[in-house]
Amino acid sequence: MTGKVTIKDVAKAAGVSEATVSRALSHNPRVKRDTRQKVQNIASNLGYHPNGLARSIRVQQTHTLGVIIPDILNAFFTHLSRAIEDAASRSGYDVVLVNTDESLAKEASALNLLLEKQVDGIIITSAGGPTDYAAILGSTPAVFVDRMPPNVQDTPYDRVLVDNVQGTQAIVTRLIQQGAQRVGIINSAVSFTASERLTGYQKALTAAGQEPDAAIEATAREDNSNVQQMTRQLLINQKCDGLFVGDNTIMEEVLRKLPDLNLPHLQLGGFDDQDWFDFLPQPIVTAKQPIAELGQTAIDRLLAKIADPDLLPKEIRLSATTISR
Amino acid sequence: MTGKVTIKDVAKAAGVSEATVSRALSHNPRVKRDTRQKVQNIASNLGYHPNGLARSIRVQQTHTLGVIIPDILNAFFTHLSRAIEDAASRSGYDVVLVNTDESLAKEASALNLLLEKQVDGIIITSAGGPTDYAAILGSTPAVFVDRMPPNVQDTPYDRVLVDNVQGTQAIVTRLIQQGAQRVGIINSAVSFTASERLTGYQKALTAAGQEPDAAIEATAREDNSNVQQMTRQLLINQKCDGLFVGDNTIMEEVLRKLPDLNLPHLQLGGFDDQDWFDFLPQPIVTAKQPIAELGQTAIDRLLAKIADPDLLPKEIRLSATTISR
DNA sequence: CTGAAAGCGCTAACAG
DNA sequence: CTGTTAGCGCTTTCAG
Repeated sequence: MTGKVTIKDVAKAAGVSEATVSRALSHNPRVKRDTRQKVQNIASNLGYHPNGLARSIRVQQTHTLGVIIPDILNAFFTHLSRAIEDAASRSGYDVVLVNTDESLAKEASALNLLLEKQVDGIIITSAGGPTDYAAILGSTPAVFVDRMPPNVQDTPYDRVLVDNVQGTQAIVTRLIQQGAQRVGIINSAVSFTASERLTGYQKALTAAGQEPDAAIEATAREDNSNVQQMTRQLLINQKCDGLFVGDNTIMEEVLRKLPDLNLPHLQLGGFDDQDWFDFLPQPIVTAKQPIAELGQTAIDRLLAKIADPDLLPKEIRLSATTISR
Repeated sequence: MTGKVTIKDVAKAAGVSEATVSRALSHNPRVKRDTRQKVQNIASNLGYHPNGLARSIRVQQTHTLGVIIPDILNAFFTHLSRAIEDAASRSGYDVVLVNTDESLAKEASALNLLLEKQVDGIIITSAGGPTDYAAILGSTPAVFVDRMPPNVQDTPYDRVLVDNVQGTQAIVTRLIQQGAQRVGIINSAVSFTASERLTGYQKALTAAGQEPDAAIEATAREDNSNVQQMTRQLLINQKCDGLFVGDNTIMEEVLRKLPDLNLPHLQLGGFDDQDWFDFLPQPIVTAKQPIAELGQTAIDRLLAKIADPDLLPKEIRLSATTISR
């Protein structure tokens, strides 16, 4: 904890009461110009930094928001947390970010940590468990972003989500239009987004008069250790000439395998866009998520809920954009 | 702020004193098994979460460390902050991370924020200004990582740095060994690392019997907006057949320009490694920084300093690894 | 315009 | 083994 210069020291040095120091430093108008000046000078000379904990405990709010993210190394979440921070900062809120590594246990302790830090609200990208959020959160406002846990339908929380069905359908449809006859899928292990993306994939096939085929619907392990082998399975054994990839981490593994397979006419598509896809040798079509809007909307809803706890929960869907390279 | 169930509520419901609740919940041995059980049950039934602010203010430490990072979207810093978090978490510390966007003003408010949050210590990747850290930090321990501000030499802070000179020299030497006759440099705008990397570059040239030439030493703008043009300048106008690039963000712009220039025999090298360099069509040699060690070492030093404020400051240099693709 | 005093929620003596 | 009390640093009535 920092050096011990407190409001009391400043008060003593300035020859005024603690109350006056407090007022002077918080730009309270009911204090003489001179007094304010003197107090401010002395405070900065002494290197006084108000103790935010003491303040928060007194005013019963921290002006801090908690953010729970499953994997900060995943570029999508890096950008999402940045978007959330920017949006929060625009509204004058600080942010404490916690990683869960997709682990329910870590998510639970993250939640506890944030609650103990008395954050004014929490933004959660859920690790997907059947956690009883309402029981843990109590009266702390929260909004779910990107992923919705299974039982959250009837809970009092907002959800800010991407339209995974539409986004996936658009991409798979594009692959088919570009000539793919048989499009496989390597989906992610994350239940919420994966099931929506699978639906989008199947709708695209059906709309094109094709029959979904379980033999070319694969699911990656959480650590993606089986992706390269699945890529071969779908593209060689199953003779797919199109492939939809469930997220950017899986895509990286697929790209790692492709050169071995030498398939110049493969139609490749996937969720999540990355700048460096510009440098890839093969064409690729991606669903770029509206990350900035996701962050801003989540913050807007959370702050609204903090301001008015009776606000009714909403589910908001934002659309992904299809990008062809 | 969270629902208002406090230690007092638990005490009342359990028919004991607040002190006993506190003891029971903090596994203090001096409390009867039965009482502890009862208290724990009641606490969890009530959905009690201890108020960490109140606790911290009382015990005069937060068990939280602050981390100041210039750009969380830069992959190097994403990984560095993750490494720091992991190391901190291993020692039971929480982390609050703040972005500065390389702005001195934002760095100043980040520092203030962390100080007001009463963090036990701070890890700083400096935006590079002449900030008087000692004046701001007071007695809060801090360590500098990756970059050292100009005036920190004689201040009481540890520095954990990469050996930029050696790392750069190794790469440029490699480029020359591979046949480059004239190696240019596009350096970053960050003064600390840039000047060290320039030194390494020049040492490599000199060691190879070449004369450094200011005409092929370029510096990128902070937003890299002039990098593509510089790439052309060095590779076409100045006829460089080798190029050293100061960091990964600049490298991305260089890579964006290269296809236009059609230089199949270019010897390309740069600081910072990225996984996706695997997918590049041309060869590239990079300096991979020891990020995990950087984070762990910084945390080790910081915790040591927290434990013993009289610890003498040290400067630690870690080596980068040369990777050829 | 300023001061005195109370109290936010918690833990650490000190008693018992 | 448990209760009483004081106090961490701050803001906010309530008086003046």
